[in-house]
Amino acid sequence: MSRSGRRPGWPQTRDDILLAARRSFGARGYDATSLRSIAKQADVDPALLVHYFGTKEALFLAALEVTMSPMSMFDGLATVSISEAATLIVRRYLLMLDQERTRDVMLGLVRSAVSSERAATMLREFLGQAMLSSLSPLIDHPDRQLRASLVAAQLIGIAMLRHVVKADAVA
Amino acid sequence: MSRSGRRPGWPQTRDDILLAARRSFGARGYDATSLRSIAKQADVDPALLVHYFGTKEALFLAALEVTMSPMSMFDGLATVSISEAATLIVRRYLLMLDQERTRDVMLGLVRSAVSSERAATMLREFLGQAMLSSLSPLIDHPDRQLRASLVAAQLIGIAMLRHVVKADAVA
DNA sequence: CGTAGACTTCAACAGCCAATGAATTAGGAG
DNA sequence: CTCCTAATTCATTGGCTGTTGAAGTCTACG
Repeated sequence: MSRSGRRPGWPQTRDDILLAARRSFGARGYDATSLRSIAKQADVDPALLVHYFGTKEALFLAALEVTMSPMSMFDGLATVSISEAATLIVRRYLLMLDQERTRDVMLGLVRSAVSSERAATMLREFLGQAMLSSLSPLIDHPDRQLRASLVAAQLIGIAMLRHVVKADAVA
Repeated sequence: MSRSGRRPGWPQTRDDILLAARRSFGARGYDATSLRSIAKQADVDPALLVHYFGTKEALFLAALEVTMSPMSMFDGLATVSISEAATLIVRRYLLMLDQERTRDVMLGLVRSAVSSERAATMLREFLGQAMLSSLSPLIDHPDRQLRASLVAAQLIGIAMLRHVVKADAVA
């Protein structure tokens, strides 16, 4: 009674779905993105999405799967001076916003956070664990947590201005 | 032949609707807010909202009616030094975020901008006209427009962190 | 082959949505 | 008191949503 039948495989359709999902969630956020629109973009039946991922929220989590390794933005900062660290962070951040994949993930997180408590929590954890804990130790000041928060605010604000409000000064 | 019949009046229900709308849009954004939920919050039939305002978008515009006089945030800054102006702006901004009415307007704008091109345009115009044009002249630097944008980014980021991501450091 | 199981689609459900248009209530002008 | 009209509600429409379950197609194994 050994197993027969077709082998699992990893159909490309699955990746197409994930790509379309990441783009849509990044462009319009969780609520404004429908399973049907993702399916159409991936040229696939809507039911296939739930067959693979079970639920819209699970697809969202899978699409934004934070393999974006946020920590990498803050690697090797402990050894350099505070001002060098600052320019490094900004440079890496802007680089991230220029790569489609990571940009979509970031924008999907930010866009969805405003209307979904779930996404807000994800973003909060991303900021909390990744940024504050690895950034605030660098700051030599009693208000370091507040100051790290302000840095985070600045970065988020930049993303908002650049890609949501679409302001002109993008240099 | 003067007109007869009941006079137009300005029923309080209309204000109740506007209040509920402003709160809902501010709390959840345009897309995530339904006419039905606003109506329930105002203890009124949903059809009444469209009777008064015609359409959901019109109600949105009426609720966030930018009588918020954004310019007032930047009054009388030309006469003071740059650093004094900075602290004044931040102080006024935080004050605004503490008053329910203006906070709801601001958050409604920001929350809705992420999923509605219409709201994004409103926010863009608010920022462009109010902030950049009255702020950048104050800055004595060739990159003044860029720097003013960064100030705007900082302020928006603060609003996001405080009320969307709900970070702890709020002082 | 033949068939099991992965892959994919079809049709349908129940629920919410914005919006429409007719019906009902009620208050002020004549 | 009688109407005219504004204020408010009710019932319905057409459309979109996420999700379900059954059916169909394909392929690799036995």
